[in-house]
This record gives sequence, structure tokens and C-alpha cells, in this order.
Amino acid sequence: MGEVEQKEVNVTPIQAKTLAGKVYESIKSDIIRGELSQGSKIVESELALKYGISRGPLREAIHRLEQMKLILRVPHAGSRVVTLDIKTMHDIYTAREALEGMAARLAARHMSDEAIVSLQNLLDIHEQAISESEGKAYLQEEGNIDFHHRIANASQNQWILENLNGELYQLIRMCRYQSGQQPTRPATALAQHRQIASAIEQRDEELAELLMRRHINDAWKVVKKILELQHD
Amino acid sequence: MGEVEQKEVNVTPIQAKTLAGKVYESIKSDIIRGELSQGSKIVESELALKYGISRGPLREAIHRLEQMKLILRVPHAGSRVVTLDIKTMHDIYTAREALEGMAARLAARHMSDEAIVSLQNLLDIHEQAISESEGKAYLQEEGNIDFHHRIANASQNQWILENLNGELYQLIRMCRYQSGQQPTRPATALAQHRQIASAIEQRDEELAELLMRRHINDAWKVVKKILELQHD
DNA sequence: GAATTTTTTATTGTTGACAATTATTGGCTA
DNA sequence: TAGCCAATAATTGTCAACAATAAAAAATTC
Repeated sequence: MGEVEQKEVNVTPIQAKTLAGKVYESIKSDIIRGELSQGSKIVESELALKYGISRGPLREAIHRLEQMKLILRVPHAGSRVVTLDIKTMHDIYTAREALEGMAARLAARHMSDEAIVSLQNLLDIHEQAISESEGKAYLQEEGNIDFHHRIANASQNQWILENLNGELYQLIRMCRYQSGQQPTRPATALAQHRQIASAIEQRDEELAELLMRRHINDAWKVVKKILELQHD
Repeated sequence: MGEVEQKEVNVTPIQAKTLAGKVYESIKSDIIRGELSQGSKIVESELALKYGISRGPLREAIHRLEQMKLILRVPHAGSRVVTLDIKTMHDIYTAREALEGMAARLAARHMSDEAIVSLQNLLDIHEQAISESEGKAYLQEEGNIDFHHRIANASQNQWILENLNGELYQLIRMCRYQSGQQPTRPATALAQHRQIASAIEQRDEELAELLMRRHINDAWKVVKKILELQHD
């Protein structure tokens, strides 16, 4: 038998074996894609009818969405889809800067040599994708996400991992999706990714954290401009 | 019109106006105080009977506890009280270091002059309490918590605020409570608090973050020793 | 006697009806 | 007509019974 270990990491392993879980995924998708618009009211009986389930599991789905900060709920008054204004997004990017900076530091400490090689291979593929197809925005975006996921995984910190993958990335995806952000500055981002990977390879924790924080801060500046342009 | 802005921050404003909310608070207290021991199984019907409510709101309370990472739930198999082993606590303290370090940086940027004065007054009171009553462990602990709360509030970052006050502090309180940790090194902690307050007063963001991270890292070392001593 | 299959039991997931609360509307008074 | 109060409607919170799933126990077979 091969000693190949299954690198299955618990990144929301489709625990949608229950009705509430499935509906949670559906509504989450609707919110991120903007089908349920920001700030719109959530009425339990409506959604229960729409998804063909009773109010019990739907309620549980709503609670999970509240946990993911995708909806805001006030007792006896119902719930609304979250509104991603500039202040909210700034808070999120700042928190992300802190957590992912720490994740990069931990990755420099814990990432295996093979994982580092694999990470750099990923960046090679990313570079190729950029030069070959200048329009393939989607692939570039996926590559970007993949890079950050690997750093978070390599941190081996369960709390940071869950919060990055869970709340933060989803809210960022939602913002990106609904503001129609193109894969801005792909070459610049790639260069920064290479720097970070290099710092990790050299086991330079301090530098890895510094570069990651700078990288995320740069990303925020771009997002901020887009949001300001949009909401004026 | 006075330009005085209401600085009311949403620190869990006792939204226990519903049955589920009250029972959530009760169970949370039981878990933190160890009445429901770590790793013990949670049976819905039992708890519903114990607290005199039906399974509906109890289920909601359980979901909230899961959200706060106080219990772990697996579909169709029930839920268990979380077990705070050393690895878990290390993850939590590391995440706290990242978030609260950033909070200190933001506090140095945003905290009002009056709030800074008030913060230093708090430290004076803390110092007095230490010298006067060497045994009043509880008060010292409360002062410690109060200090960190004020920093988190001053960050004006909703995400960081909610996650520090919500999940992280509660898990830390639970660990502290159940391991019977005395208010270790009160003089040292106070000195570090003064340093941090001073950095904030001087609006030195870099220093404030650095000192806060060092402070939390020191606290972790103490906790780690206690846990190692306990679980051997 | 050990292992596997089947039956039983315990626990969670789901449902629809009922109660409580809040928001809305209509009517009344100043 | 404007403002306030009461009645109504809509929505959330709660309950108890039912269905489905998974764990535990018993029985059967090799």
C-alpha cells in the first residue's frame, strides 16, 4: 500500500448532510452573489416557502448565517442582510491584516519543505496564467485565493484558520463579487506573493509577517478606491 | 447642537430578552465554571428538562454556544463541551496576540485624550488595590480584564472587538477558572499595562502593538506552565 | 467462541400549530 | 389637520409530537 497521506483539511467539508446545512449553503450563495441584496429584510416564512422546508431548520440556517456575519439579527424584529459599507470593509481588512500576518509568521515556522516547494510551483503556474491569458480573470482570482489558503493552512493554528476561511474570506468574496472588481494588479500581487514565499522559505518569520501585512494593506487601498468611486 | 457623539459600543448588551438567550447565558456559565465538565456529552432532552424549556430554544442556545466555540457539534451525533488542551489554548493566545496587538495599534491612533486619562486612572486604582490588599485576587483579575476591554473598545474596530470580547476572552476565562489560576504576577502585569498606556498616550502605534504582543506572550508562558504542570 | 448481521433503543432532525411581541393601520381627539 | 391612542395584522418565539438517523445490544451463523 502507498503511504500517501490524504491531505484532507477541514475547510467546511460539506457538512451539509442536514436540511439546515443545505439551505444554509443556498442562502449563503444567494447573499454573496447579491440575489438577496444588501440590507434587504429576511422573512422566515418567505424563505421557508421558497426553499420548501419548515421554519425549524431554516431558523438554524439563519443562525449560522448570523454567525458568519452575513446577516444581522435583532430579537423580535427579524434579520437583514449585512451591508458592506466602507467602514465595515475597512474593519475586516484590518482584522485580516492582523490574522494573516500572524499566519504568515507561523507558516514560516511550521510549513514543511515540500509544501514550500509546492507553494512556489503554484506561483509558477500563476505567472504562466497571467502572461498567457490576460483576460482570464477568474483563474487569476482563484490562484490568489489558493495562495492565501495555503498560508492559512500552514499556520497550523485552528482558530486563525477557521476565522480566515470562515467569516473573513466570505465577506471579502461577497464585496468583490458585488462590486464587480476585476483581478486588479495581478503582476504586482504575484511579485508580493513571491516575496512572501521567499521569506517563508528562508524561515524569516519577521519578514514574512511584515510582507503579508503590507500585501493586504495594498489590497485594501485598491478596494477602498473602488468602493469610494461606487458609493458617490 | 453638541457634537458629542454617543460612544455606545455593542458589547453584548444583554440580548437575553428571549428564552433561548437566557438559557444560553446559563449554560455558558455552567461550562465556564466547570459544572458541565470538559468533554462531557450534551444531551438536548436532558438540558431541556433541567432548564424547564422545550427543545426549540434550547437548540438555539446550543447553536450559539457552538458559535462561541464552547461546545463542539457533529451532525446526527450530538455535541460535547470543548476540551481546552494545551494546543487549543496556544492557538487562542496566538490569535489573541495578533488581534489585540492590532487593537493596541488602533487604540494609539483613535483613543480620545479623555479616555487615555481615564485609562491611566484605572491603572492607579489597580496599583492601589495591589499594594493594599495582597489577597484580593478577584479585584485584580477584574482590573486586568477591564484594561484589555478598554483597549479593544478604543480600537473602534467592530470585528476585532466582537471576536475578542466574544470568543477569545470567554475561552480564556474558562481556562483560568478551571485551572484555578491565581492572579499571577500582578506587579509585572501592571508595569506592562503602564508601558502600553504610555505608548498609546504618545500615539506611538508601533510601540503599542509591540508591547501588547509581548505582554500577551508573557501571559501565555505562565498559562502554559500551569497547564503542563496540571496535565502530567 | 468470534464475528457479523439484525433488532432495538436512544438521540437528533423536522414539522405544523400556538403564543407572544412588535410594527402598522385606522380612528379619535385637540 | 396634526398628533396620539387603540385595534389589527404580520412576524418572530415557543411548544409538543413525529420521522430519520446513528449508536448499542442481542441473536445468529460460521
